Amino acid sequence: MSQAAQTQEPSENTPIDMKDIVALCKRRGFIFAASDIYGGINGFWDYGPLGTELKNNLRDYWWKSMVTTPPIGPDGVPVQIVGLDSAIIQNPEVWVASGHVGGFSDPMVDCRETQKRYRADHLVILIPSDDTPWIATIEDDEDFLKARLKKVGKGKSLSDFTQKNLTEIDFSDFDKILAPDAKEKGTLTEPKEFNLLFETGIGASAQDKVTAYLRGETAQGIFINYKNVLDSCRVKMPFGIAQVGKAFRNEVNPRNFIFRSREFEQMEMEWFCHPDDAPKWFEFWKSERQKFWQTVGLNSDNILMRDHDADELVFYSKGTCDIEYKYPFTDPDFGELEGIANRGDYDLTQHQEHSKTKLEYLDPERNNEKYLPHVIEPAAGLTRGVLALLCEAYTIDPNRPSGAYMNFTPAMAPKKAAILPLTAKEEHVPLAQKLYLELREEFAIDLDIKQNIGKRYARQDEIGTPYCFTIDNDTVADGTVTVRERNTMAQERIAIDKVAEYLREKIKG
RNA sequence: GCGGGUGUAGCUUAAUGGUAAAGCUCCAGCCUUCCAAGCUGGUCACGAGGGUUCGAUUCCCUUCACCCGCUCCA
Repeated sequence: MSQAAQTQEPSENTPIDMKDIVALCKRRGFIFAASDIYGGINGFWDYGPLGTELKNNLRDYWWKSMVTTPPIGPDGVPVQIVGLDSAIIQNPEVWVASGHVGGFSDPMVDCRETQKRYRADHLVILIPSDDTPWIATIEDDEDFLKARLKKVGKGKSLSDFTQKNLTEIDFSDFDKILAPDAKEKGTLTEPKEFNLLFETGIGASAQDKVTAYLRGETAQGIFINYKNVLDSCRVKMPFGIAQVGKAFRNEVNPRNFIFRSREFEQMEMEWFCHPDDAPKWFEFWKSERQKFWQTVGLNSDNILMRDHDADELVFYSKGTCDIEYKYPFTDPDFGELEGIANRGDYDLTQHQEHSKTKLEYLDPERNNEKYLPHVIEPAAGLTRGVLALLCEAYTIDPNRPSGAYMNFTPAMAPKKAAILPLTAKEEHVPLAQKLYLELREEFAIDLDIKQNIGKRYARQDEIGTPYCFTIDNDTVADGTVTVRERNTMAQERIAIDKVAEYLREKIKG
């Protein structure tokens, strides 16, 4: 253990305040509130110069690990995955088939007294024949209703009431309704529709506009191109299609910085395989995806592989595992980072029916068996990944002037190195400029000349630059530079012509 | 979406019914041979809109944004 760590324990048990991370992100140019100078807009964020670099690094590594050099499969052969970039706006029918439009835009009502919210179609209303309050309950099984009546029914029995769903009741009668758990009647608000998809109109003239939707996930773009890819790219079962891109959801309540925002970025891969093999591939991808997040720098203690319980599964899912991360705002609990789902043939079935296009696969390696492939979907949030990287990297250290530093892995760090002449004098600057011009061909690096060296180290600490190369009098004399390592603040000297090789090795990890 | 809280510069804080002060940061210059030193100068704020008033950052209303709790997250 280092001396510094003995005198003042850096961060291990200090609770990290999300506010400090948000402040650093703004101060150093990682993430800004969207439309900041207009007062902001809820649920949207702009990525600044460094945030963009960080996001691109994570995205590129994902693309590399999926498409460029995908993993070796269980049989020892590299798996086959191709890339895709589908349109954000598709035929609206796509979202009807996927279930995003129609079934999920249920009206909701709020109770002003208890502040609870209910789906309007989930509330059962018992209407008495006299002018006593109408009784609302959240379940319609008989025992539950009887128990509810025992409490508030004033001795009446179930047969004294007419039973209706809230959706069948006119809003003008809402003032007679006693909401669940409420003491006063008439506390329910007017039902409001929640459609999580952003609507837009196609067509320049207002009259002729056709309603379309911004995609709520990138996955559907893959499913609807499954046949195109199959017919054009010489892929065969099993194979995957990967896509990175923006998705949009009208979240009811954007919260927690970029964790839940209305515009976000996803990295999704749909793995198509024979139904019999789906469970095997589900386990394979669970393990691969876990490794991915560890490689980009997340501590395994902060990652949780959480299999969904049977009652938590969406009806079509044959198994779902969330990869969760311990964000500061969920700590000690975890929040979703990626979901890996065995979706069966649900999506292809839906699109086959709605589009009336056959999507079955004729498998020559299985005696020309015809089947709808099953799908394993590792769907990660790119912007959530960025948030996890930021949270993981944020390290409080009272021993250094910045008070905290960003402990990114060299591969993820927005800047790989900074070239710092010790002084702004003539003897140091030209050497620094020369090194900078050489290194920038290969690495994202900074050249910083102004101000004293301590301030410049502090700035690089805060943006998470792993290495600083300092040019001093010895550089002039013997051609060596100081390497200053971010986490330990330790220094060593290496030859100036070995700097590129040094960096290359460190980034490779 | 509901309830509560907050809103003066990038940050931390002042003052005031007569349009705002300071420290740090930041920028420029000087100085500086290794961790936010020093000197000089400079940029930058009353979240937005409306009302009351001769005059509003201050009082009132609305709105926006952020934080906390609930809800939601297909």
